[in-house]
Amino acid sequence: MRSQLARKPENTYHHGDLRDALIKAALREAEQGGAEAISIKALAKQLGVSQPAPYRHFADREALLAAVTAEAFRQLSAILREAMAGTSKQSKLSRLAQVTLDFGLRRNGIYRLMFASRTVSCAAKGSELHEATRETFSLVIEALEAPAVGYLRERQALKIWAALHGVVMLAEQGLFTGEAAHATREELVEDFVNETKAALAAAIKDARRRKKNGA
Amino acid sequence: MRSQLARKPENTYHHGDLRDALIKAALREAEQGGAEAISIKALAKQLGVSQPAPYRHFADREALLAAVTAEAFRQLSAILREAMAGTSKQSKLSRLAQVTLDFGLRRNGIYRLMFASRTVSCAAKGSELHEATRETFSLVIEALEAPAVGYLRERQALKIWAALHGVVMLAEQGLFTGEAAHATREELVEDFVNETKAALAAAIKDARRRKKNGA
DNA sequence: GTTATAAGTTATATACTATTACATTCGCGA
DNA sequence: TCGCGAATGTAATAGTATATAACTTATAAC
Repeated sequence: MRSQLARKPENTYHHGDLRDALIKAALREAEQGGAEAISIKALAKQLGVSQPAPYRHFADREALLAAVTAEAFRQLSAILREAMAGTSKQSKLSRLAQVTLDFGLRRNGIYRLMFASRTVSCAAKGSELHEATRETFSLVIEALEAPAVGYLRERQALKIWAALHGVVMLAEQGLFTGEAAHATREELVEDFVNETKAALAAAIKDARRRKKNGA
Repeated sequence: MRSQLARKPENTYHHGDLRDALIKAALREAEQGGAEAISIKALAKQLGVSQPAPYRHFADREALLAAVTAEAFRQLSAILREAMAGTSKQSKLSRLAQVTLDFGLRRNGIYRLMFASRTVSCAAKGSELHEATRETFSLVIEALEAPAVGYLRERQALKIWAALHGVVMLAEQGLFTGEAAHATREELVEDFVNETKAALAAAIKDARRRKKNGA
């Protein structure tokens, strides 16, 4: 098993770990240009193998994109986990939100691959990609640091997750740099975080009170 | 000026209104498959002209996409304006939110063209596309039905707009059909609408009180 | 009417996806 | 350790897309 980004050594027939090298190289390509920037031909050339070689590892371009997207979700999960791990003055949710925003803007091409392409919605239940997305979402629920009361957590997790992605989209679109944008992305994200905490606390309190009265 | 979707009549040399026909046909193609489904060659064939003919009207594929996206924004603006026009039990903001969600899901390919591609962020200030996006956003501000107090409206408009797009993204990704999704898209959107109304009212009240005290 | 220009045509260069048939290497069991 | 099958790579090629160049036809301005 050789280094994953390396070209095939000259005078050899086998690359060593072409599948992984393709995914890593494709991720690098997509960083700026998104899915469109991923070209099987170009990747093969980069890695020093023939053009059809990648097809030994991926049925077609879509399959490569799915694998790349799954890897991107795993990377995001790892980053989120790390950000949420240590202790900090900020809440876990706040840290998750900031990291997500940063990821969405700095690695926007990859971000679009993950949230704005049809790749994910086409992923079969149980597929590598599907599992990777569920894993990431479970971290959002974890970040709420709230007990499981019905599905209140899931609902608030969906809401903050949606809000975050919306901010990334509009930021990328340039709506925050215009003359009418007297609110920063970070301010909006913090607004959403605080509203989420308040809504969750209120909902849980309410649910418990109702349960008590019903008993 | 002929019908915009028609093929070129046989035995004629000029199409009549190829530019507009290209945009309309491209919109139809993008409805399902997004930008990837737009092929200049295929469009030319559909409209009965030669493959290079479209290049008389658009410098390259990107230019066509920009024009198509601008048209999509104008269509969304028209739909929003209509929805907000009449009287209804529901607030303007609520109607805008529902229409946006519906548009984002039913015409998802076009929606991705508008909000999830790099086309918009590459649009120059003052370009047709840039103006079309600003026009749409101004409708969001209008939907708040609130007086202009500083930039409070703009901030809340950005927030609800972001939240709406996030819901569309996650819905398209299948996060609402999973087992953990015991909240519907519509419920979440209504949540966001209500939070926006409350936040805006509170912010305006607060701003006026502070101004009064300061005077 | 003549003529400049807009708008279309054919032919062609280049790039990417994907398949088929063939070649090389690796690893495992006899 | 030899041999053989599976895995992995190559060469050749078909098909489709973007885009440009050189040429043709219609339109409209004068």
